[in-house]
Amino acid sequence: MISNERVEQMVSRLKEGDHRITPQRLAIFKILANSVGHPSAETIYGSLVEHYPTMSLATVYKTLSLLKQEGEVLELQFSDLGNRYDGNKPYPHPHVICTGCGEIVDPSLLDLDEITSKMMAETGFKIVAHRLDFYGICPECQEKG
Amino acid sequence: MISNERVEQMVSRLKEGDHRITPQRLAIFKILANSVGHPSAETIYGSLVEHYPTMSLATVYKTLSLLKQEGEVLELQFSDLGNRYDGNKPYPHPHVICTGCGEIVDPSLLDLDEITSKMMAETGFKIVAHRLDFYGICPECQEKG
DNA sequence: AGCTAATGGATAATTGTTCTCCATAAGAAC
DNA sequence: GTTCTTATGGAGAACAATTATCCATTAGCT
Repeated sequence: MISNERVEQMVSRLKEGDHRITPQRLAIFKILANSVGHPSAETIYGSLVEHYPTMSLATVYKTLSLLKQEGEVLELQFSDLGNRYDGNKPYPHPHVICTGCGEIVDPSLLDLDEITSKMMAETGFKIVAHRLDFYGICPECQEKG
Repeated sequence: MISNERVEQMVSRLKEGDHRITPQRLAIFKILANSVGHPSAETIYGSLVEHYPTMSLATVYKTLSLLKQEGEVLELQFSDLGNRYDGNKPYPHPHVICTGCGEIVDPSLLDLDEITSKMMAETGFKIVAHRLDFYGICPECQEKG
């Protein structure tokens, strides 16, 4: 179940950009590539610190920033939940977010190319990305009341 | 050009909820109802403080929080730009955001009801809201290079 | 006009993220 | 393998946006 393809992709992308591959970065890549959820920086740090006792939150943030810059991770900004990161599909795609527990799931993809073109024609913007989030209550939270 | 309808709507909504109408709140309502952009809390505070020298940022935040709770303002969260508020259309609608200057414009509405239904069927979530943002460069920033 | 609970304002606290600084280690060159 | 150079990691400070605290004041009912 280990998605080495994504890890390899991240490694080669960093090398192309003349960045070094360190054990810390590699560990972060693996977590990003294999998490089905959308971890926060804190979550990533938390699952690393037991194996890398000297791991620092700053390192996690620095690495995430680097990956974002290289287009290898998608950052989902939330001013309340804290930002979340998707290393599996580092391109725009819809998310469904539970306002109860904060869970974020990936539904099937959706093609917004046509709508994007319309938006560009209407506004004159040169649109390069988008974000589509649906907010609701997940099945588990519905049961809990 | 003063949109008193929105202000009246906010006033009556607050009264229904047993909240008091104060001069400070009314001033914030007016700004929200008449701004074409999507002001931040800081921006609202800035345009109020000259007329209400004792106005406090905390009051702005408290009022925004109240309006949000009553469904009379739409909060757009950005962890980098800071949150922005839309008091004209307090329901989900698309936004086009310039990554250069931070400008946010409202394009024409878009009906996502059908897509929302599909998402609910696929994920089991009870979806109540959504957010659709397009990111790009506005015409002005394109010219500036 | 008087009463009472909600509100406003000043400031502290909190949270998530970024910066600073220097010792250390990655990776190229030999 | 060894050396060298420079990017990196780690600890903590700094920062910015937002929220909480506390009490005097005021809105709005009576």
